[in-house]
Amino acid sequence: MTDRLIWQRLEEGNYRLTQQRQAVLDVMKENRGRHLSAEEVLAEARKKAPNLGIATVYRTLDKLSSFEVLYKMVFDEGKYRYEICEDEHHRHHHVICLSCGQIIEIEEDLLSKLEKHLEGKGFEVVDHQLIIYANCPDCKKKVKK
Amino acid sequence: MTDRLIWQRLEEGNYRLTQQRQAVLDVMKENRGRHLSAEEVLAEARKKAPNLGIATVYRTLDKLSSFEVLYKMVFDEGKYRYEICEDEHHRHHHVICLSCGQIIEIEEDLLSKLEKHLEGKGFEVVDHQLIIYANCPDCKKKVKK
DNA sequence: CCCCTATTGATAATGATTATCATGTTTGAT
DNA sequence: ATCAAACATGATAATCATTATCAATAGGGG
Ligand SMILES: [Mn+2]
Ligand SMILES: [Mn+2]
Ligand SMILES: [Zn+2]
Ligand SMILES: [Zn+2]
Repeated sequence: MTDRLIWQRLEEGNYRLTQQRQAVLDVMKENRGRHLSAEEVLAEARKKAPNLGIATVYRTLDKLSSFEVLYKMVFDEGKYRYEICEDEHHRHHHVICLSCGQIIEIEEDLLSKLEKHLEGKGFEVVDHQLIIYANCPDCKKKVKK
Repeated sequence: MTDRLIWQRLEEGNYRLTQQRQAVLDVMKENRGRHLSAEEVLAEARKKAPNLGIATVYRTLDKLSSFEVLYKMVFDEGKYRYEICEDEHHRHHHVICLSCGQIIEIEEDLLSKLEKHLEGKGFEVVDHQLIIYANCPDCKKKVKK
């Protein structure tokens, strides 16, 4: 997601970029493609804004998600994770390795057929989330040995 | 999932069916296709076993999930939900209505192509979870008015 | 510089889940 | 049947992520 587009969305939302919010946003931009928890964001952002509190991190992550600058997602560990949006795309998909916990992304969108089917039945599809549980190639090899 | 198969799995796991566990399992069987939280299960199961404690409910739901008698799943409300497994199938898919919160199931499996692709790349696919966020036909009509 | 409002950080509160522990129940050997 | 060991239970405390509260602060427009 380009800085220009981010800026536009914050503008529309009347959202002032304070030092703290800037720090959080910068951390997210420096971690494109990663999926950070609030605590992880706090740890990184404190390098830029040492007194930053966890409450501000939560507030900022939620607000940025509501502006669709971030995705807020949940795997199955009982906590939320956040990632900076990339434009154009629908939410992309995640493969989680059951051995090493690594999260790998896939861009293929084979869901349009399914979504068309639902729209034919009167649904209005807004978004989707697909998680595939797998053993990644490395872990698959290790297990085989 | 047939009683016979459930029985077989508990057997394999050396899992004795106490009154409390039976109560929990019965609630799950009486609610095929629904997605219950631990508290919801507790409320129902207490009709059968009045002194049942929440700890036993959690213990039982987790154990039954580990035997693949139940699915343990997470949407994005910060809590787990459980549903009795149906055989044959891979995990099925869920549509959540963003207006009324209703959960609708879909059986179509259009993910095999994607999973084949991943297996070609060396992954071993174990399971997947697909959630589609939508407005259901009823809510779509209401919003339009 | 001053007022007003938005923002912040510390901390308390909440809600779901898990851990602990004393008590009760079942099992299987005698 | 008796008894010890293993298992299971319910109450309750502990934990963890998240949200709410609130007094102190910052900063922009006059
Ligand atoms: Mn991602
Ligand atoms: Mn289901
Ligand atoms: Zn791996
Ligand atoms: Zn609806």
